[in-house]
Amino acid sequence: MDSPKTTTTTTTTTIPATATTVSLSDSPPVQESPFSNYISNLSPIKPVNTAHVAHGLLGINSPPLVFKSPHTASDRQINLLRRFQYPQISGAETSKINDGSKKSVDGPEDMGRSSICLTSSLIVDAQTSDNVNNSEQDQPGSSSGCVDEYLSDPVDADCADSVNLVNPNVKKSDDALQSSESNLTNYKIVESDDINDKGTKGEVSQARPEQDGDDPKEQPTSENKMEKIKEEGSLTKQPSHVCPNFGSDLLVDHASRQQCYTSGAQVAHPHEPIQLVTYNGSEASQLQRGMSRRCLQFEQAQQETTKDGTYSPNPAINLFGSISPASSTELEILDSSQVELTISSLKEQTMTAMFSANISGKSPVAVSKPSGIGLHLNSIVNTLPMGSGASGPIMSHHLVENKISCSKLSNLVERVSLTAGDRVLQTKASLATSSTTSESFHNMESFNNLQPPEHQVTPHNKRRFSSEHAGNFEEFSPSSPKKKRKKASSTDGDGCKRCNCRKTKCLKLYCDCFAAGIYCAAICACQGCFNRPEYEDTVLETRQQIESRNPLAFAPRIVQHVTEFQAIDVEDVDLFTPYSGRHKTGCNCKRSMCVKKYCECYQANVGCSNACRCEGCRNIHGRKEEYAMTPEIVSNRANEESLEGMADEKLEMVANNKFLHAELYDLRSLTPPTPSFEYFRYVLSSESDFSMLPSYAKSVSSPSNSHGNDMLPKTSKTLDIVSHGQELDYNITEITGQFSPQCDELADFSDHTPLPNPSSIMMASSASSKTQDKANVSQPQVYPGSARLSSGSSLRWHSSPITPMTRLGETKNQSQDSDCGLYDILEDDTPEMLKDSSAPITSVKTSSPNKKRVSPPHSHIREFQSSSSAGLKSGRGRKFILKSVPSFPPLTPCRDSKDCTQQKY
DNA sequence: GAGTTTGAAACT
DNA sequence: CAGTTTCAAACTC
Repeated sequence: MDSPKTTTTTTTTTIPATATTVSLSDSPPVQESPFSNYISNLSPIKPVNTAHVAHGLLGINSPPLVFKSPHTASDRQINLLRRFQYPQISGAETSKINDGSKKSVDGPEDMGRSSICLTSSLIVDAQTSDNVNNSEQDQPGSSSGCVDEYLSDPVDADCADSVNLVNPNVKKSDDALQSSESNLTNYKIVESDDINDKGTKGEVSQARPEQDGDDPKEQPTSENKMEKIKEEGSLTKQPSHVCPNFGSDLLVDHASRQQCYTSGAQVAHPHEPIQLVTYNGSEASQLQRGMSRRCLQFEQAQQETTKDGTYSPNPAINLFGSISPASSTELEILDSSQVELTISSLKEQTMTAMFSANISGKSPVAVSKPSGIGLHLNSIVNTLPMGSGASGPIMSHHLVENKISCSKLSNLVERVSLTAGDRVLQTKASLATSSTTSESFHNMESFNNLQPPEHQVTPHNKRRFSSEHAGNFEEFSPSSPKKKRKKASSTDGDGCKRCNCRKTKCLKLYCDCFAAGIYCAAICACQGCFNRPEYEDTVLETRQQIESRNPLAFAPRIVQHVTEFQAIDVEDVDLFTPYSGRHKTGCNCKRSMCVKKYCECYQANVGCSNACRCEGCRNIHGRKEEYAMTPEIVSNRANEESLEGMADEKLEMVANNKFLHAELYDLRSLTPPTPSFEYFRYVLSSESDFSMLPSYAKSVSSPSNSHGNDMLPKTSKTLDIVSHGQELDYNITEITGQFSPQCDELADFSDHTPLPNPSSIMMASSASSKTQDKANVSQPQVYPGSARLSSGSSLRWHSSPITPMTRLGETKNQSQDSDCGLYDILEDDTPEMLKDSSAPITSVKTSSPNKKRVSPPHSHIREFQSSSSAGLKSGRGRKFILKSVPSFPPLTPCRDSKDCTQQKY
C-alpha cells in the first residue's frame, strides 16, 4: 500500500498511462466474455464495471474483499485516477494534468476549457479562496495516497467527512457539476465545509492515533503522505479542492484521493458536481464517511468497474473508481453512480441540477447508504435478514457521528437497514439517481419513503449484525465512542461498528470490525489496532488465514428465511423482520436464554433455529422449537395459498434444511462493499436467477435430493436476488426507462466479473475473497453434479443486469407484469434447470407457504423480469423465493453461476 | 466506571 | 472433534 501511495502521490501524471492500460487490460477480458457479450447485447449499457462486478462478487463474500480489495483497489485507483485524468481530460488536458497536476490552477483552467471546466474553474476559485486549505488540497494530489487509502479510506472516511464529501461528490458529481457551475459560492462554501471537515478529519486522525496508539505508523504515514502531497500538492489544485480535507492524515489520504478524483472529475465535470454534492450534503459526506470503511470492498469493485469502465467516458466514473477506496458509501454510490455517471456525465448538467437538489435533499443520503452496504457484508447480511443491514447502518452511524443529522442518518440507516434487498434498492436507487434523471432521484425518494418503514421494522441491535441502527439514530454524536466500551464496542449509535479490542489487535474475529470486513475507525477504542488501511497486507493475510480455517468466517452469519420473501411480497416491513432470518451456525447460549445480546441470534433479531444448540431458548424472535415448526407452518400456508408447488418445495426444503433458509441472506450480507455489486448482479440476473429458482424449486421440490444442500446455496442466492429485486423494484420502478442504461451498466458490472467468472460472483457472495477464488476454482467441483445450481447462478447473472433495471422501473406498478416476465424467463431458462432437478415443480408457485413472501419476491422478480422480459409471473418468482431460501452457498454459488451461465449460453 | 457474566473465537 | 482457553462484548452494580 505504501508503495502505491507514494507512486500515486508522486505521479498522478505518470500513473495515468499505466493505470489506463491496466484498467483496460482488466476490463477487456471481462467484456469479452460470452456473458459480457450476452449482457451487452441484452442491454445497451456498456460493460463498464466488469472489474467491479468481480470485486462486487468478491466483495459479496464481503468483508474479506474489503481487505483484499485495497490492494487491487490501490492499483485500480491508480488506474482510475489515470483514467480519470485521461478520460476526463482530453489528451492535451491529460498532458497538462501530468505536467501540472501540480499546476492545479492551470489544470483547472484547462478544465475550464471544457464546459465542465467552468465548474472546475469555479471549484478552483473556491480552492484558491481556500488557499489555506490548498496545501491540504494539494495533498489530494496525494491521490498517490489514494492507493493506500483504499483500505484506509474507509477508515478515514469514517473519520473524515472530507472523504465522504468527496465520495458524495462523486456520486452527485453529475448533478453537482451543473449545480457547481451555477453555484460558485456553493463551492466556496463547500470548501469551507471541507476545511471544517479537514479539521474534523484532523481530529479524527488524531483520534486514530489514540486508538491505534500502537500504530504510530499510520499517522506518520498519513502525515508523510500529506506532506508529500502538499509538496506535490502545489502541483494540483484540482485535487486541492478535493483534498482540502487532507489535513487529516488518513482522512487526507482518502480525501486527497477523493479530491484527486474530484479534481479529475473537474476536468471532466464530475469533480465539480461531486464537490458540490459534498458541499451540499455535509450530511451525505458524513454518511459516506461512515460508509468509507465498507467502501474498501466496494472500492475495489468500483475500481474494477472503473478499470473496466469501458463506459468510463466520464471522468466521474473513473473518479468513482478512484474514490471508491475512500469511502464505502462512496463506493456504493459510485457503483451505482458510476453507471449513472457514465450516463449522467453525458446528461450531467440537467442531471446535476436534479441531483444537487435531490442529493441535498434525500437522495444523497440514500445514495450514500448503498455504498455503505457493500463493505460490511457480514453486518449487512445480518441486518438484511433482520430487515436492516448492520453494515449499512454502521456506516450510517459513523456518518452520523461525524455530522449527519439524525434525520439524515435515519434515512441512511433506513436504507441500509433495508438489508440486502434494501441494498439492492439503494443501489438501484443510487443507480437510478446516478442514472442521471430526476426520475432516478424520485426513485431514491421513493426508496427512502419505503425504507423508513423497513427500518422501523428492523430493529438492529446486534453488535455485528446491525442493531446499531436504532441506537445510531439516537446517538449521532460519537464524541467519545472510543472510550466507551459498550457504546463503542459493537456498534456506535451510528451503527458503525466499533471495537475495543485490546489483545487481538483487531485481527481476529473477536473484533467486530475485522469480522465485518471493515477497517477500524477512529471511533474504535481498540489498542494496537492493525485493522487499518495502513496494515492492509497484514489484515489481508490474517483474513486469509482465518478464511483458510473457516471459509465462511467472514460470511454473514444470518441468513434470511423464506418468510422474509413473503414479507417482501407484501412489501411490508415484515420483510425485514428478524424472524425471517436465522443464524447460520446458531447459538450456544446456556445462560442467556437467548434473550440477551450474548446470544447472536437475539442480537441479530432473528429467531433461533435448529442450528442452535442453545439451552432454555426463549428467543423472542423465535425459538428453536418454533423454528422447526416453521417449515410445517410454511407448508401449511403454502397449501392454503396453493401458490405453486414451489412453496411446498420450499417448505420441504426448509424442513429438511432450516439452515438453508437462513443462509440465503449470506450472499447478500457477504460483504457490504461488494454487496451492491452482487445485488446488481443479482438484480440483473434476477431473470436468469428466477429461471434458476424454478430449477431450484424443482430440486427443492425433491428436497431430499442429494443436491438439496447444494441447491440451498443457490437458492439462497436466488432469494437474495429476489429481495434485492424487490428493493430495486421499489427504487427503480420509475426509473426503469432510464435505468435500462443503468441496468446495462449493472449488467456490465455483473458481466465483467460474473459473466467471465460467474463463480467469482458466487465467491464474493460466499464471503471472503479468498473463498471466492477458491470457490471459483472449486465451484465446478463443488457443484459439478448440480448443474442446476450453477446454471441458476449463471442465469441470474446473465439476466440480472438488464432485467433489474427494468424491474426497477416496472416494479411496483408493473410488479405483476414483471413477475410474469420473470416467470417467462424462468420458464425459458428453467427448462434446463427443470429438466435437471424437477421440471414439474417448475411452477413453483412461490407462495404457497408464504404467499406474502412469495408474492413480493415475485413482484421483485417481476420487476426484474419485466424490465428485461416482461415478468412472467409470480409463479416462478415464487418458486425462486422458495428456492432462494437455502443457505449461503457463497462459495459454491459462483461455481453455480458459472455453470449456469455456461448452460444458458 | 469498574467489575462480572457470557458466549464466540481461538487454541490445544 | 472435543475440551479448554482467550477474548471482547454485554451486562450489572
